[in-house]
Amino acid sequence: MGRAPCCDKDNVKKGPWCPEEDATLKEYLEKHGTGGNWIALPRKAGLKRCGKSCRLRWLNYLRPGIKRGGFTEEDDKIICTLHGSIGSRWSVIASQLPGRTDNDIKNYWNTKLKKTLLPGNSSCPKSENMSNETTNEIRHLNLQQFWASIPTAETYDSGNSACFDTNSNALPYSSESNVQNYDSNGLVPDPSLIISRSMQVSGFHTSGSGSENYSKTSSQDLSGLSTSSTLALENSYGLWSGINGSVKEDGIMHMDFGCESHDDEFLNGFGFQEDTRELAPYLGN
DNA sequence: AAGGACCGCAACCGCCCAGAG
DNA sequence: TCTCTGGGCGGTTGCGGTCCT
Repeated sequence: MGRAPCCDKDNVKKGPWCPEEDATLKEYLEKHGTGGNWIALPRKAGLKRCGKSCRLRWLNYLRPGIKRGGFTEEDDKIICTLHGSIGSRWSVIASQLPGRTDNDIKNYWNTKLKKTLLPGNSSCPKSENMSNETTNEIRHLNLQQFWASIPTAETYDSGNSACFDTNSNALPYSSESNVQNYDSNGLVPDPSLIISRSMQVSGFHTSGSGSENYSKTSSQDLSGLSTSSTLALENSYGLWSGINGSVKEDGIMHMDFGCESHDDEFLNGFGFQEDTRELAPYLGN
C-alpha cells in the first residue's frame, strides 16, 4: 500500500504561480505564519495549491532576503569547493550562501558550474582574483554550522547532538552582514526562539582546546566547544576524501581541496583554527 | 524571417526521516 | 514498537526565452 498523497491532486492547481496567488500566499504567511502545517495552509489561505508547492514557492521565491541570479566568482568557488567535498547536499551548501536557495544553487550547478568542471575545463574559479574582503568573508563561514549540518551517523556525541538543530537556518553566521533572522520557513521567528536556538548551539559543548580562536558573537558563543566538534571533524574526514590536509606549526589545518589554484588564504577559510592534533592519525602525522 | 537547438529556471515528484500518537 | 503524517531534500521535468543556422 502506497502512502496517501499529501493533497487531493485532482483539485489542486499545478504549474506556474500567478501574481495573485503569490500575493495571497505572501499575505497569509506574513499575517499568520505557517501555523506549523504546510499541508493545511493552502486551504486556510484560500489557495488551490498543494501544501508542498506553497512551501517551495515561499522558500524559493517569495521569502524575504532571497538573492536571485548574479552569482559571483566567489560564490562559484564556494559552491565548487563544497560540492567537491560533500557532493550534492544543496541545502548544506545553500546554508553557506546567505540569501541563496538550495534550488537556485542546484540549478546553477546543473546549468553552469557542472559544465566548467568537465574534463578539460578548469575546475574551481581562480582564487587569485578574489578580493581580501571576499577572502575574509569565506574565512568567516560558520564551520560549526557547516560540519554540524552534515549528518554522519556516528559523528555526534549522542549526549549532545540532539540539541543541535541541523536544519535551522536560524543558526547564526559569524559575519554580521550575513545574519538572517529567518527560521527554516523563512519567517521571522520569535526573538526568544533565536535566543533559544543560540543557546542550543552553545550547548553543543565540547572540550577541545584552542576554541578561543573562534570569533564570538552574541549569538555564537562557542566557548564550550568540546570533543564533539572534534569527533565531527574526525568522522567527517571520510566525507572529505580527496582532500589532503596537513597541520603546520601555527596549529592551523591547511587543506588541499583539489582545486586548481591553491590559495592558502582561501583554503584557510575552511581551515580549522583549532587544535587539530587529534586528527593526526588521519593525516599521517 | 523561420524553425530547430539549446539553455535557464520554476516547479513537481517521490523518497527519506523524524516526530506524534 | 509500530504506523501514520508532514517536512525536507535531491533529482527530474517541462516550458519559455534566446541563440544559431
